[in-house]
Amino acid sequence: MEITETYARAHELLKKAGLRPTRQRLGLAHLLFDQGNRHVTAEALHSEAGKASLSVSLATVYNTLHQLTEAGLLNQVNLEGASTYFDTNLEPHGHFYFIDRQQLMDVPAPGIDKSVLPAPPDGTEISRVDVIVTVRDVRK
Amino acid sequence: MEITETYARAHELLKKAGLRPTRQRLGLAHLLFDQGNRHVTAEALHSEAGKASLSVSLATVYNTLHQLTEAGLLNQVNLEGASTYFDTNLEPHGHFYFIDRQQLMDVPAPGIDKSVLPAPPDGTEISRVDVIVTVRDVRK
DNA sequence: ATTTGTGCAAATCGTTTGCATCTGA
DNA sequence: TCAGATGCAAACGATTTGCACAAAT
Repeated sequence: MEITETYARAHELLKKAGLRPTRQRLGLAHLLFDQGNRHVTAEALHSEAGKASLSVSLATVYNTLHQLTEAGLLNQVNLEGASTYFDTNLEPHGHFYFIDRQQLMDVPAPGIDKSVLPAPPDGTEISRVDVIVTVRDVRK
Repeated sequence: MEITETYARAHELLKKAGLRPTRQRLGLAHLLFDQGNRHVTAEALHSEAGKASLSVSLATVYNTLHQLTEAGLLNQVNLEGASTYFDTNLEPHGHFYFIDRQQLMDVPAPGIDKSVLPAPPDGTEISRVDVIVTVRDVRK
């Protein structure tokens, strides 16, 4: 079959990451990268894969998400209580976290970057900066 | 017994929080608030309590930390991989997270407050802002 | 006396791992 | 061929919960 076209982008990204383009990884990369910026949990992606008739185990979803993260194709976002999200947006940015809906939204210009931050102690360097603005529904 | 003096501050804080000054809570509050700003995990506090001959179960440590957090006496800090930290510093501030040592350090004046941040969508309000600067040892 | 807190152990949840089996280059 | 990938189920670690007992008002 000519899945070639549909998965071209996914295939290329996997290649760039040095990961074998297996059926599972192609499918997952397609779900992740062929529909604009996304915030997904492993659970959510796994269930999406199921709906798309892609047979993958949850363990493999976790593996793949981590491999893509390590390859710099995803960002990991850690939240209180909720499970870990993976973000396809690679630009430096922050997040609104809607705690009532457990949903994430990018904050384009969080006004916080290395320039506002004190230098870290000698012998260390900044690895990443996470800005999470937790937001809740206004209670009347 | 005259634990009164030693625990005066802890007692007062618990009262303010509307929590019964039980032996466990007094002891934990004492450990938390009577030695300057601290960053502790539930595990760490539990083991500290043990060393201080305060008999408390881990479950009670968790309960107490959450109650104090709810009362606004502690801030919760969520980190990737590691367990949750509780911070006695109530001023708005960020954190350096030394990932190699799993240690936290306050980032004093990062110029981070609601004023730099975009307003959240209508019907929602900012509940908290977390700035975590992950720092790693420089590898040569 | 009543309410609230505590300890324990079992349960839960997200995530990881071990290992036998498959699959892509 | 055969290193690398996958699936399953069991293991995990942090946290929570249910419930009988104990302590504070």
